[in-house]
Amino acid sequence: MPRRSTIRSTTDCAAAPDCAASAVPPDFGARVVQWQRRHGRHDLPWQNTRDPYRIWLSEIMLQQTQVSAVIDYYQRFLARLPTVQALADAPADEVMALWAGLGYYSRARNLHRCAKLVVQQYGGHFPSDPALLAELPGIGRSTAAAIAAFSAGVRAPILDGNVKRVFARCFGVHGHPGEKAIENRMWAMAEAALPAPGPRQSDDMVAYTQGLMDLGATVCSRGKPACLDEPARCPLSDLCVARREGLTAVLPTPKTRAPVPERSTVMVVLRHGREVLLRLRADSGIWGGLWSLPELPVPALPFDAEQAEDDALAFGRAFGTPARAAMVAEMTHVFTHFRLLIRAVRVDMAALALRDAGGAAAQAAQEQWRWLSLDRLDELGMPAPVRKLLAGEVVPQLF
DNA sequence: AAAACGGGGGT
DNA sequence: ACCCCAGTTTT
Repeated sequence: MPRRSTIRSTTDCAAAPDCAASAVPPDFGARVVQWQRRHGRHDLPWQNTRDPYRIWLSEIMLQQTQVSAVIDYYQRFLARLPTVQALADAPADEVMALWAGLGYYSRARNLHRCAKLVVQQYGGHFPSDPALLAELPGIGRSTAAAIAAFSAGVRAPILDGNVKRVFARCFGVHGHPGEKAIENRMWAMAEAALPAPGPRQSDDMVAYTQGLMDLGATVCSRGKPACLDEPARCPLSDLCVARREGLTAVLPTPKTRAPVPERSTVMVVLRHGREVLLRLRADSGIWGGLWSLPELPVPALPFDAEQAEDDALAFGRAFGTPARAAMVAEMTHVFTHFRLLIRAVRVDMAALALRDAGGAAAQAAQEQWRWLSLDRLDELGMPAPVRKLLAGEVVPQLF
């Protein structure tokens, strides 16, 4: 193991937190602090106070909620319940009413619980230790650090979605930040990124914490980071791995979505001349109310083409005299929740059963069945893949 | 319509 | 200690 190497990519060191930290240049915190003082936001209603109650209230409201949506609620809430004591004493109904419209109502319930606890356990004074704050309901590690930093200048790192995005890009972290291993590395980075301790620590922590939030919200945004057009707007642009490597669009790595389950079905294309047999699907469920092809009962796995052809012939006998059956197509249709592998068996009918027989059966089945000419596909509502199949877009030579 | 999000809760 | 969820907005 090399004792100390030159700047290396964080992707080289899979799990080592100290290595993650080594990706952070020593002046990172100072850059953010300076940037925030000149270019960050300074006039939000919860800034320029060290009142832990106001800061806590704003942080809870800001969880998963944009600044613009929070401002009015914050002012109204604060005007009505100006202290943690007032909040603790308020009836739940009033708290909920003040929250109505903000969403995520468990935040409001936790807020109320938390206020009561702060009054009971801490005499109405919020602790400044992030570890203690994080024990209170509705306050996790990141929110605790934000409250401690803003209210008491405590040197503790935040790591919310915005910060994860900034770190992933700046330090070239690949992998979904929701993954435990990735998040651990980011916490290590967050520790290493803090401005140096010192006489100005308290003020620096306020600027730094706000600066990270501002950077993520206004410069290093999800869709179109400012560096694409105006790199000068980002104080980290000369450090940023994603910018250097053109990876801002792929970092942070999105969550790998679970491979959608695959189902399969066998559809029967029962042909008599240019006519094809269709079945009306039930109103509920997939393709509800659409005319589709009849399907064979779920074939046992593994799929057996010969068996399917035999089953299709048997199916055809219910409608007359089938001449031959053949597997003709395989296609995959993608739904939101699963992929459907559609196999099609074509059955050519030599003759149809007497009209009365088929017709009576159809009536009895509430007109679930009908024949349609391949030249009139437009006349009925059909699932897209079925229409494609019948239109000859899947196997033109056969239809 | 699909992704993201900070904390809580369950295992 | 891990995995997953709830509930809502944004892209």
